[in-house]
Amino acid sequence: MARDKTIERVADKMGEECIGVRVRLLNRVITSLYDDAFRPLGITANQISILISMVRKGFDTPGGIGQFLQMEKSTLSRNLDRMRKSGWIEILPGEDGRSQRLRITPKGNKVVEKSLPLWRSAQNKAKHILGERGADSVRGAANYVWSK
Amino acid sequence: MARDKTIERVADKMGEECIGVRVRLLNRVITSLYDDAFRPLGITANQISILISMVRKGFDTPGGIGQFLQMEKSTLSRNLDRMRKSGWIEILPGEDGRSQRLRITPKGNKVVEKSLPLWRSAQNKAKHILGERGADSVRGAANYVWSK
DNA sequence: GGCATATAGTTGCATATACAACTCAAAGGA
DNA sequence: TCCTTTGAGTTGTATATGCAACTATATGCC
Repeated sequence: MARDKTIERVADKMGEECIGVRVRLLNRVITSLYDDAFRPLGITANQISILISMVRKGFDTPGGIGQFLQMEKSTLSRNLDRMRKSGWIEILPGEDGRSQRLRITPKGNKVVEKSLPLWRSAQNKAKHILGERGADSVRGAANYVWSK
Repeated sequence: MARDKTIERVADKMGEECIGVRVRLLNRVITSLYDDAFRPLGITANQISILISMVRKGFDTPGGIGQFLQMEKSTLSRNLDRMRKSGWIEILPGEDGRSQRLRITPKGNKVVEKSLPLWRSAQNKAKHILGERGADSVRGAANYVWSK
């Protein structure tokens, strides 16, 4: 009887198929493109995403943003706090004593506007790395999540 | 003349197309499935990925793993250190005075073997969330990166 | 040999992420 | 009214991530 190769079989199975390792790989590779692009503005890709979702979807509470971006409330809480410190947003008292109302500042507006050409550059690099098909695939998968 | 709507146009453009925000969304949603699944074993999805790549690809240096997983050397350095502290791997002196040689411990072997059924469960959930097409898309995009 | 450069990994710092446990406020029920 | 539950956000702790600057070793050139 040959020696135990359980570990190799397990590793092959998981290595060949695992979706998780692949989304993390894509996250590292792709996010760094956008972070690099936005660095001259002193803002991160993630923070731009939050501003964009506020403008585009009209979210003015952490709850709305968190649900849309599927971001855990404590994660978002700290992200928003950093954005407030950077001056992109204001955090005001909300309708009741628990909630908050978020508002983009003029400075936040300006950084979004300035980000567009940098975004285009990163977006083109992302398409180049993924191929048009790969890029469509990622959009398709994400839109599938959002459609639920 | 209507008021300035530059910000809305920018937000629409980026919000509708941006690949970066979508890979981060997928990363949050999908990675949490695997982390949840592996939690009873006291190991993270990321750490399992590193063990798997060591077994499957035969990597025994940080450099090899980092190149394959496209992980920055300092990120990997700390990940490996946590894995060493958890007892999954040993970090031994390498061929020359700079490099290291990594070795999976028996405990590391065991955790990989035990992870398979938990992985299957998470993998099924991921397929369910993404749909078969979305799952194939993610694999396709990642494999495209690896093929370069 | 000696100096410049390249390679491998570490450390300081900062952002991003999430679970668990917490505070505080609102809502609902008996 | 009081008490429990729910809702919104914060805080403690830990992992994951990467840039910049660093140490230490190896290599190449002269």
